[in-house]
Amino acid sequence: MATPDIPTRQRILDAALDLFGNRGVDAVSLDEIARVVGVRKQTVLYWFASKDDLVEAVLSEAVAELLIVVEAALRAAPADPLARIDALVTAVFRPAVRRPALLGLIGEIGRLSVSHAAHLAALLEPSVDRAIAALQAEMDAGRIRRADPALLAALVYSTVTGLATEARVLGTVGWMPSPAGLRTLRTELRAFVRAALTPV
Amino acid sequence: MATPDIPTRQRILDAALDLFGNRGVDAVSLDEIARVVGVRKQTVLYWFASKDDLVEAVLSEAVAELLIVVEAALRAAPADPLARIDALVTAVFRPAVRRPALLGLIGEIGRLSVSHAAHLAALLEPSVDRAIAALQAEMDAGRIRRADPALLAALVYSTVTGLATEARVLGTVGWMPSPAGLRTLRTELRAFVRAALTPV
DNA sequence: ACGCCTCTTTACCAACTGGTAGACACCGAA
DNA sequence: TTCGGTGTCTACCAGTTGGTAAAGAGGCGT
Repeated sequence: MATPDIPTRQRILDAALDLFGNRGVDAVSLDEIARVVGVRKQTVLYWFASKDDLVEAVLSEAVAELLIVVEAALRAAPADPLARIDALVTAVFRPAVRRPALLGLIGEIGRLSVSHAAHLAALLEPSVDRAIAALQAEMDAGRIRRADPALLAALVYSTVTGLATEARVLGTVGWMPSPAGLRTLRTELRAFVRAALTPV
Repeated sequence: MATPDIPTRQRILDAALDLFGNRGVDAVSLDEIARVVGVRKQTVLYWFASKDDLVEAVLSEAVAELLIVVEAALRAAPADPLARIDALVTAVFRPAVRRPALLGLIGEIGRLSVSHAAHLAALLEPSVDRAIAALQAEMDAGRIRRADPALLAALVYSTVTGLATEARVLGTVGWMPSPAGLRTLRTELRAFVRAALTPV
């Protein structure tokens, strides 16, 4: 019926990603997901043996989706580290606006069960490690401000995702994200991160 | 029995703040709060007519507690804007580490019901407005980097609280927050924000 | 025609949710 | 001694939760 030709399993994943990311895993019931998909709860439980299984699958998909975008942007970006950061911020910004649930879900890591948090951390680890190594190399070359590279990565990450969350909140309270407003938001975010990383 | 002499109402507020902030409002039941306090659920409902009432009271207390710390730190800080930002970051950092639920709760604003979110926003608004005005004044004086003051405030805010959340997550995954590690974390955070605000 | 496999359904269930009604114990004032 | 208020309790309740059991429904090869 709704969204034909897309297999049920994928439709469940999509709906769950949006609902989990926007309202939190705990606040969304299997019944609600099923209703959105247009199916019964037991069909959800047929494709995913338990809610935990579904959460894990959704997390994996969200991370994969996000990493694809980021890696592609970085591959196409120039060599200058600050320009690469710009590209990264821009790349993350697009899905953050177009599909806020994506970052919202990853930002929910603190509220997930320990095993889910560990799973998510494991998925993100390789990319994080690569980012830290790159930061270290650029520091050694004097092209970005010298600091603890792991903490610097965490700071950039928390600034970007934190602001994405913030934007969602402002939306809730009634802030209209006009295209122009979003553009200045992105510009400010880039300038902020760039200033924070520029060597003295 | 437990924690004697502190009135029941206050013990409920304290327990609820920790539980709500660490695991989210939805994930915590009145029964669980009551169990932690050492009382029955109906006693909780005697002091707070509904869970909504309790949430609202907890939010008010958390904001008040945080604002007291911040305002005191700012009153004692020197006039130089970057030094004031340093003081603010340090002031927020202490409760973020000692009682992570405090910032966690405020960070949960995006998941709260609209009325709760509005209530929280109203509580924070005066301080936020003052911060924005101060940033604007310092920009005009050329003492910090020129940018949209409201967005700059949001960025500083999301960086600090985002990192606080991040620290909580790292703790969950197994990162031991040693005193030395926390000190370097605070130092890096201050350097990051300072670098992001320093005029070109 | 048959059985088999994949998918979705109906029918339940025990545990838990926030919340109501009312009883019980205690205490200080009249 | 009685009375009224305060605080906590037991007993319930209707609705929702994640999950089980089992019964179709439809297609496909034999």
